[in-house]
Amino acid sequence: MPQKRPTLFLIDGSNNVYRSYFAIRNLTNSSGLATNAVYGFTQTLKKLLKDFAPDCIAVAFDIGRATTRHEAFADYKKDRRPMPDDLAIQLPFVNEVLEGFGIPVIGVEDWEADDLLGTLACVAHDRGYDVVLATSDKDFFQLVGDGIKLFHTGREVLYDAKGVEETFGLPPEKVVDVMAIWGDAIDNIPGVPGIGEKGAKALITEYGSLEGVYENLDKLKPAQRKKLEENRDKAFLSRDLARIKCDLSVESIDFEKLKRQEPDRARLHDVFSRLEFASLMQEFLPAAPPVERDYRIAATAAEVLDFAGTAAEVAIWFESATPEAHDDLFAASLSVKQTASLIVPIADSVGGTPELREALKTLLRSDRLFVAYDIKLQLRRLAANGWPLPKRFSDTMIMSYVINPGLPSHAFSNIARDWLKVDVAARKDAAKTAPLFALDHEIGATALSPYQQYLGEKSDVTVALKEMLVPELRRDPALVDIYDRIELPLIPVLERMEARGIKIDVALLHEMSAKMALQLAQLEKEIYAEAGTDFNINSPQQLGHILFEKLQYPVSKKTKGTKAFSTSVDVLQELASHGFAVPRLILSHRELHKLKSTYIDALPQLVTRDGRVHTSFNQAVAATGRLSSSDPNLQNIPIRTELGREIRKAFIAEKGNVLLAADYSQVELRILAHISQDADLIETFQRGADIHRATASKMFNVPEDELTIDQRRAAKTINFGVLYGMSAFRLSNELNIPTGQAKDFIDAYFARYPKIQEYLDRTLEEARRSGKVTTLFGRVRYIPEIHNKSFTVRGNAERMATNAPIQGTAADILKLAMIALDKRLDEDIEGTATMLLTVHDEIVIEVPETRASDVAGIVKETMENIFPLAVPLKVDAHYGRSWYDAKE
DNA sequence: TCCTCTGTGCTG
DNA sequence: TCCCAGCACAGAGGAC
Repeated sequence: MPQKRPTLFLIDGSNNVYRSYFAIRNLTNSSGLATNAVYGFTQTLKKLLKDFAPDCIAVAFDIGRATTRHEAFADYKKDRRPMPDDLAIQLPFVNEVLEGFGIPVIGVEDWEADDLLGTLACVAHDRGYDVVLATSDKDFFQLVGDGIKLFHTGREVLYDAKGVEETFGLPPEKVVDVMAIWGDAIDNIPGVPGIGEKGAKALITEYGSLEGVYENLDKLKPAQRKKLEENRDKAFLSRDLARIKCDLSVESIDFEKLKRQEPDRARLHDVFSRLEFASLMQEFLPAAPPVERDYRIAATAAEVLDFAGTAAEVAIWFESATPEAHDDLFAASLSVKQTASLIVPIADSVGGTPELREALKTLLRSDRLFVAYDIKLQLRRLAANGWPLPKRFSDTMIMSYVINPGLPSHAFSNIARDWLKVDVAARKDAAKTAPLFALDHEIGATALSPYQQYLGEKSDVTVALKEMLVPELRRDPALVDIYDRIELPLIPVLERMEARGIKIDVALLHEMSAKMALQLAQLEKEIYAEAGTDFNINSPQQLGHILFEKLQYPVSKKTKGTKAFSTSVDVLQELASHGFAVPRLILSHRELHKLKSTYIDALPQLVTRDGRVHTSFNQAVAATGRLSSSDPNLQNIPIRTELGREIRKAFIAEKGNVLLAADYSQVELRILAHISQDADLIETFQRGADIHRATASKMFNVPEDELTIDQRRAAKTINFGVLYGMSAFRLSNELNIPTGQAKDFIDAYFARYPKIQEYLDRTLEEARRSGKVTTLFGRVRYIPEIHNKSFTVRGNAERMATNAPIQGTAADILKLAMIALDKRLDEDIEGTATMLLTVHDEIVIEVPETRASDVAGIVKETMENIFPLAVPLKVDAHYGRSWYDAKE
């Protein structure tokens, strides 16, 4: 088998620094230092290393002033403008980044970097390397050939000789001949004045070379011939200037020294922190040195209490026998300093004793600060077992979330890897190799069982995380506030809501299910009859085949990913409107099946012995600061169609109680009014008017009481659209109007609400400058893609940037209201009214019927006054025996 | 059998 | 080029 040739990447330093400088605007750190070029350069570097994993890599820069070319042609580069100050100041940082990555910088006194790159490429190729030049300079096309490629760092395209021919129009060996005539303004290569790219390429294509052109002057048109004749010397000199030298002496270069090295993470972290590149700092956290871990198993109560000693902070982890259940405590692990944990058996089956359990309870009752990853889960397990709950606690999952909510996951293993560069054992892997109930067999053994390792890490790594995250959190005082005053106090509130659960009328759901089963069976029969065959209606693939291949309906849309036939609602509706029966029946089937499978049949299975379902509220998922709900998700129970809404009749209160639902009216638009300080928007909310009506009146110059339904509907769509950064295209679709008219509507909107436009501009500016946006309370969201060169990706980032402060502020306000409400219900209603659910702008409370009216008043009052804005916050509160009935 | 991806659709 | 933030179901296909 032939051995693979090693790859060498040669980066054109100046070219890439300049390109980054011009590609990214408005990027500075907080002291005003421009950081655009070094940021772009770093991103390019990272991408090269990741995508190509070269064996060897080097960067070439110019050093010195006089060059062989200066001697050859006095004008060479004389007009080149000096490097801008705010670029020059970034060069030392570029060097630091390169040093951090362990990438050597090559420069030879008095050599053009171009010639150096050319020579290195040729020599390396001769010595057996596959070479890739990383540059966006088209001059380098001339070097491309067998074993030498060009990676265009602007276009992110890899060119071989064939690629050059396709994009340049001529093969690599003709590039210098073209440049001889065309010239290059940037490098001050004169070329033949009056003949440009098109003419030069046509001439060389026709006559093969510069010599060929001059041998055939008589065949050219007089004007062109004259230009060529008068500039013969210039043309040949230009070709010499354009030709990159490959034959300089490079004895001093040792290719072995260009081998790719491990990055110096600490070094990179340091330079990125000075540049304030938050996401890169995160990515290049210094690696922790490998350590010996001391994970012991406690046999006596004294051991437990001695281990905790007088430590003010103890990291804890309580393990259940099954991860989903909470009431079967199995073992615990404790840690007070990194690398050491104590594993304490709890269940009798693993050697737990009343004495050991009592020691743990004594510890929990103390005034220490208890640190955990996901303390809500810990509280839930302790409460479910009737154990004491810690009075003071802290949570590393929540810290990680507050510091950077946009991470794809804040799972324990992920934040351990991200922040500590540690790979922790997963529960399922640990349990696989050592049976859960074999813990006691390991006592006294020298080697740790995988399960012990797993348990020990849970508290040990939590200590390490806390030591890493607390200083990180303190870098931004606003984040400390978000953590201390919003997220942390919310934890026990959410824990009680989860533990309490909401009562489900299982019999009602069974009844609905049976009815729907009949309807679905009937629909299926009709669909098969109309289609002429049986097939799986729930399979988009099979349905697409039936509709668009068998029945030959017109295809209007393909799916995004796999370009299959789309069978989405709008496609089916369009077909149904043409009178086709199958799509009409499928639509009914879809709706029924969705409701039945996702809600009506799923919910009863999740009801526990108490007749209630207990969702999990996840506090570290949504990048904007919102909560999410899962197992089951109670934040997407249908409401928009009557049939779907019926499902809410199954969410009921205990006998003698009612459900009270209180929701913020148009909270996001009110926040927009506050943040933008738009006088008209503020005025509308202050006088309590219909916001969509008021908007329509302004947009269309029609009195509020003379508006058509369509005008109000258009205004409503735009009001919501502006929160999401809606395009004219989308608006035209939504309202079924031409794009031009949609554009006019949007223009009219911003003309009437100029401060909203200002808010959007200001927020984007902030995102571009600092890479992040913040809510009214200072919660951050990083927008790393704001400088992405893809229109789609950047557009998405821009919409996130403008939406996140609004949606996030609403989340902050709701969380504050929940904390305050929990306290007031406890104090004023003696805890007989309990919060059950929250759905982004709504809070659902279960309350004795006799107190419903009082509580409605308290809830409204608390929510409306939680934080003063420039406009009033308005809350609608209604109650009834079911969630369905808790409406006006 | 389990896991992941894709398409679809429910909520604010 | 196509609207922010989530979660779950069902089908399909590959890994084990």
